[in-house]
Amino acid sequence: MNQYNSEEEFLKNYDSSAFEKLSMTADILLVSVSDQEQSNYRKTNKKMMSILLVKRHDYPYKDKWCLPGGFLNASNETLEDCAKRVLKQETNLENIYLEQLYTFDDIKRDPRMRVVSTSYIALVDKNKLTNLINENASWFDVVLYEENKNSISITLDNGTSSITFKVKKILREKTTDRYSFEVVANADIAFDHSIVIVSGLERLRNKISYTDVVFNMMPEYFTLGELQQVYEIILNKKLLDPAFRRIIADKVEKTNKMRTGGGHRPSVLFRYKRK
Amino acid sequence: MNQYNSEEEFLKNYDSSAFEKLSMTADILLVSVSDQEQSNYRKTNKKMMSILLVKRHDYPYKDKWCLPGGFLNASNETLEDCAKRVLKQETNLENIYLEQLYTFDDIKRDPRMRVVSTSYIALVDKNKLTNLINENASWFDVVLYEENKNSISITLDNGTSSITFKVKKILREKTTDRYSFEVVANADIAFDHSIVIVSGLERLRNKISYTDVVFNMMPEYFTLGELQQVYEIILNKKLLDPAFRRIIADKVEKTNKMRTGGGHRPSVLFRYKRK
DNA sequence: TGAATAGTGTCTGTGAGACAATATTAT
DNA sequence: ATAATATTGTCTCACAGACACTATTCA
Repeated sequence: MNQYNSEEEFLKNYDSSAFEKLSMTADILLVSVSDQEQSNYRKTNKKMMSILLVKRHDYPYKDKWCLPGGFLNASNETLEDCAKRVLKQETNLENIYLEQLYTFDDIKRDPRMRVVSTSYIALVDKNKLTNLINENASWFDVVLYEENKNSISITLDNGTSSITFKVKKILREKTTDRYSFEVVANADIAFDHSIVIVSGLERLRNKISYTDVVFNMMPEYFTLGELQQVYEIILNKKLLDPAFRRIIADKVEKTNKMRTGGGHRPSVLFRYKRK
Repeated sequence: MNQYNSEEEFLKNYDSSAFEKLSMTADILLVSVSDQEQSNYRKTNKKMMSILLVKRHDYPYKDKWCLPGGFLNASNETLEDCAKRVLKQETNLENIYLEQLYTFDDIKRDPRMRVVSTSYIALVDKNKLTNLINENASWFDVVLYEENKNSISITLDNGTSSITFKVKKILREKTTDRYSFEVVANADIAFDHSIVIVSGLERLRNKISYTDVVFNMMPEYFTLGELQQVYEIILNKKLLDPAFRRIIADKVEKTNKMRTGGGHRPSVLFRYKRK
């Protein structure tokens, strides 16, 4: 058993070097929704989902794109602290929505050494962004295409370069619908970050229906049309106006502000209503 | 930038000691459903949810109960491998349902040193259990009581001792319904494992409605009454028979076997049907 | 005026909740 | 016969899907 008589005594004599240690990182999938200007003055701006990627300038994966992330400062930082620090550093953003996604730990996911990565998803209203971003970082518009129920192809575009990768859903259990992703084609994303991106977007798509996370990507005042567009982009499908309005009716409150100037009927500005 | 000309060259010269390292563990919430014998021969056995706990015989948290878990072998093991190894070691079980739950990483969660723990939930049909279990391990029946929407009290009983602890849901964001748990009262559970238990049971309760995970806790043949009981225990509420049967109708298939001998109408044995 | 979006009314079908009724056994 | 559970029928109500209709603006 144990030769010590109290926890204190035990701790004083504890030798932590007995266990093999490893490094951890926090990686962040920062998601936002951006406007695409329209030529026709009457048309509303199309919205696109976009994520932040950083170009690597060092080995490993030199010149590939990866999610913003950084090593955990093990002595005085939680993984969430670490994610916040990285986010602040790359985007100058603070106080944004951050949620733990999944811990990725393939033994060879980092060729340097064993690194376990806990990924976070962060949501932000793009209007809150200043220009103060790491020069190696860049927003990529996301186009998600489901070839079939199990095969997803994602194209990322930052205006300069376009990246496409493809993953497959793999059933992992006989007895249930638990699955994981497998990369089928990927030339430009570093590490296992293509999987992180797909998992994160899928998680977001699920959560949007039973939580209020969307409002983290909205400005304070928005029209129901804008809100609906954000839902449509994340769910990757059209919604019917009346049905949508019924569903979100008790999550928003009408204000006396209006959005005018669109060459068509003005729309009422709403605001998120907590329950 | 970088003085190397290829990834290979870089890796050969890489010094991994530049980063602070830490230890990781995998902890497992093993959940099952057990029968409680009834005195009246006509009555069906009541079912209870139960989880496996291990009594600690060393510091820290000497004599407290904790989830089965173990340190990650960083050089050649994934966290899931580690969870499987621990499970095999404690229960002699293999090939059971295992799913990553959450990564807990409070800086002081382990008083010895910084230890980040990734928790897994495992589901098993209790009939598959042999007696080959670590002598310090014990099954505890779970009684979950929701005082109100944000306050949950859990009582665990293994026939010999009874443990109760209480946690509160804490809203973490203004803008959304993201929350975490905070321990209000706990005298007998080691580490942050009380939080792991609550999170795990909550996750199970959510997943049971939109996945087929239940069938991992069922034997091959079961009656719809038994299946319904398992749902009721996990959801912690009564369900209406006809509604339940409608919902699971396309997940199960009738067999020509019957369960008889209960002093009442026999019931048809069903089997899980994959789609 | 007409192109474009904003916003509402309403019909229909599906499916959950509720309760009642019938079926079948071991003692 | 009776207690107990198994199984099915059916009514109602809420709500999502679908489509049509009205409202309002600005070049």
